[in-house]
Amino acid sequence: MDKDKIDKKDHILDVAERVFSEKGFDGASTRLISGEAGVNMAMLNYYFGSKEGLFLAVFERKIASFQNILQNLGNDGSMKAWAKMEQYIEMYGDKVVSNNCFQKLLYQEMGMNRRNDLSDKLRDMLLRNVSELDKILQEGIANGEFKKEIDIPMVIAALYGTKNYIINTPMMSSPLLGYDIRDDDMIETRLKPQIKSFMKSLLKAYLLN
Amino acid sequence: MDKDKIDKKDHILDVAERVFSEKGFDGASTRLISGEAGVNMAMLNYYFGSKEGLFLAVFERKIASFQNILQNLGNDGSMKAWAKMEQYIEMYGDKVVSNNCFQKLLYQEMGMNRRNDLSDKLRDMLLRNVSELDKILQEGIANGEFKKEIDIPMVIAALYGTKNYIINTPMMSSPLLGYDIRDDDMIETRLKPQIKSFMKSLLKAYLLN
DNA sequence: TTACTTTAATCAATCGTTTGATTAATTTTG
DNA sequence: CAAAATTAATCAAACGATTGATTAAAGTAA
Repeated sequence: MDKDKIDKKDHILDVAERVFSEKGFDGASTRLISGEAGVNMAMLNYYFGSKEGLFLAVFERKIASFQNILQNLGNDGSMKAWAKMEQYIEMYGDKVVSNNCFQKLLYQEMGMNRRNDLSDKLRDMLLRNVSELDKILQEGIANGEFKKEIDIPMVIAALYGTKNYIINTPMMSSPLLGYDIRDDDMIETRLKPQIKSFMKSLLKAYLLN
Repeated sequence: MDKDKIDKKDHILDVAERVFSEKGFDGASTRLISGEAGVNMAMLNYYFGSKEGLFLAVFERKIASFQNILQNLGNDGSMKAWAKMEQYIEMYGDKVVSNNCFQKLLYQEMGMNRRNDLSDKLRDMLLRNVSELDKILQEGIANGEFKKEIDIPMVIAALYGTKNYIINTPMMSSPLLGYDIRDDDMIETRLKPQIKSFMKSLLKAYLLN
């Protein structure tokens, strides 16, 4: 069945996403990925052409799902800038912290400054999200809600960076926060609320007049 | 001369530090490292035993230099907590942003959750630095300088995370900030002051009563 | 059958490491 | 002192293992 094929490809992508994020691109061998996925090694090349093709497919599957998430937020004229910020933080906290496996992989790949199509695609995707945030902040300054001397790029870096630090270095953040970040239940019940609450308080204090 | 031997080992470590940070542990082949360092491949094993030994040596050289930097700061009773915070931000901005090559390597390694001695060593080293910051924040709360409801672990994550985000993903932060992060001159003249100024403003707004 | 999947076997390339030989420097010996 | 012996440093070449990729044959379903 066609459905089976898609499910199997998706299963491979799931496994590949995890293994890549754990070991990095170079550290994750095709034998390990195919082994953990329970398929023959040649299937990876059959389905995705090459290891790099598989790597790319992992990203492209996600990129599509990230596309239209942050729309219709910067364009809502009736909403105040700070309300939009809070909504952004909520969405960001929910959507992004859940997909921490992919986020790790994403920023790991961005860290390596490989010069290829993938890097450019990823950068453009992330910059699109960033520009939504930028729009909100500019609007807030323009209408007097936010202080006019705020450093917009740094605010963005703080928001994304704080989350990345916690997600990407659980070995550090777990003892820091006092609970295990690698536990999905802890992420849901403790980390998400804590991140959201903190980011709101932090930015409220810094941004608002 | 003995000095020549030390200099050559140090040269290899310099090159290895850069190549590892650019390509990651798996991506950096011993052939590439030895080639860029201008030494024979066998010298790496001769001096450092193995590739992992070389990797470890890169870290151990730095760990020593990071050891006694943040001392005598949390212990100065005459200084107010906020003044300590400002001093910490100054030192952190100066010392750490300059060594961005090593910082990248450091957090890249922390991200991979390899279970070995190195990971534990690195975590302990970083947690020592963190604890200094923690001490200052607790002191600030205790003497009423800081709000009592501040989230200490998140403040720490924000401080470290913001810097890491900028340093580790120059492909993102450069278009965001509007200048090239990979340019050492730009780091010195623009990035350092901007990070310091922002972190002070941000934390001042969040922490102080 | 025919077309699509899946498999085991195998490929050349590259990996980290080791080797034996050679040179340079240092120490020991007479 | 000079000659001999020992140690340290460096090199090209090759090692076995593993990498990503390919092949041809076997299996499966319509």
